[in-house]
Amino acid sequence: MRILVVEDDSKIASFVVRGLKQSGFAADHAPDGETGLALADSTDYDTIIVDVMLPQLDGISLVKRLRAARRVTPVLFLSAKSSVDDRIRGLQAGGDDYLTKPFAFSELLARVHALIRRASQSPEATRLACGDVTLDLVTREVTRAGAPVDLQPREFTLLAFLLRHAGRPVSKTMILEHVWDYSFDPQTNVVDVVVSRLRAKIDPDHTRLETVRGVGYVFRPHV
Amino acid sequence: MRILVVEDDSKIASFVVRGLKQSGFAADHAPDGETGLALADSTDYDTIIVDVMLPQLDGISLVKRLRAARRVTPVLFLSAKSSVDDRIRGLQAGGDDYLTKPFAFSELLARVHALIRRASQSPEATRLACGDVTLDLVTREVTRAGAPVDLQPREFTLLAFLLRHAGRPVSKTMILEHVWDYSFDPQTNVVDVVVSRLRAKIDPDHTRLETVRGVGYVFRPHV
DNA sequence: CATTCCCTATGCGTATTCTCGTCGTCGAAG
DNA sequence: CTTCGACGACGAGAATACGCATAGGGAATG
Repeated sequence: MRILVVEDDSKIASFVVRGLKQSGFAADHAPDGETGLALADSTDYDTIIVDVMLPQLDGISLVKRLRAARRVTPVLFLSAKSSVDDRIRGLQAGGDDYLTKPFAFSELLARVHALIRRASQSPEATRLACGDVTLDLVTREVTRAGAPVDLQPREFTLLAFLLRHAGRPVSKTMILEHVWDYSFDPQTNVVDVVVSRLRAKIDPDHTRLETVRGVGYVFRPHV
Repeated sequence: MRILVVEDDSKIASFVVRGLKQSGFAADHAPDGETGLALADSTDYDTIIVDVMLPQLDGISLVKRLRAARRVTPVLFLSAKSSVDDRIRGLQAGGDDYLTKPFAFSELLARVHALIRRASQSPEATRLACGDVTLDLVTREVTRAGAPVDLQPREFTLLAFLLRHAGRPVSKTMILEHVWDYSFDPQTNVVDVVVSRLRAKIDPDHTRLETVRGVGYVFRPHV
């Protein structure tokens, strides 16, 4: 699950992004409206959190333009003001929920979960599985053939990403972007290295995690 | 045990929330009806305390909509009026109990306990335990391997929070929010410090309270 | 006024992750 | 079928980030 946070106050932004990451989300941050719109337009987020007051392009306009572009990603507005008027303006612009600062993080989290649940029209999957490999996003437990496996954070995130796209090849560029937050290829082979370590732990016989030469990797549904 | 307090008067709200926390509950606060409904809908509370008079969405309507969504969480109404009429309207809307302002906190607490006991149809757990560690929320007694342990208030609250989520990792952000009531301060290491002291007292051999790097901590069910 | 409690700051130790280098493997072309 | 080039695998060491422990001072409490 990937979330975009468009917020100019760096304190709030880092607090929110950090909290989301600790809760198992991938979180991107845009410090102004233009950047936010560009990101929102080019990436498939599961939810976008937008401050109403923003430099360059305010939150309301941002969402209007996003909706004009037929983007239906759920939007949660953040605002310092709590007037009914503002709230209505936000919802009319195409927002799905509204939260007034200051807010408790758990409240933000609850609403994000609610938005995602509503958008996907099904209980949010906390558990990913493919073949005899399972991964629980909440307890962070991973098993292979019923036996628990101990993964490092990067390995965990990578496996989650692969399981989410099980059956379809994912490119290294995609992996770098979603697991490492790199937006361009920095001429590194980290992915290969972590894939290698991951294989040693969850795919010793090399039947699940396949290489797609010149592209990336696939997680195979069949053992 | 988790309780939601929907109350617009910030004085009363903070008074109630603080009291509940000191009594060992986890308490969330919503300042208006909409927020309250959103939270109630997305979180599993053990009891909800709702003021009847609220901005945006009054308490009665809130509970009606909650019940319409098949939520059976026990509801305790708070109200300035004490007329029999109001009381009846509240109970008809799906409330389980009714308390008139001003009220004594001890009375509120007694009713909350009663509601929870009734809902769970078993005496409420006043005692948390995990492995050989036990914690009594009422007497504030803590033991490890049968021997009593002396904890400072912060340590006690933290341990209660961890025990309540035993088996699942809790993020530092969550801990800061629920144990410290911080909304914005990622620039501190208090959590680490108190965890460290707590370990010295209840987990000298480091087998119970585990670190989840980059996230937070887990209390392990097995010693 | 004394005591308890709790936060801040710091340096250290270690888990984790990255870089680098070498070796192996795959696939296309001759 | 062989050869060559490119790409990937993987181990080892270095760099880094993160968490731990401790001390000291300040605030709250009685």
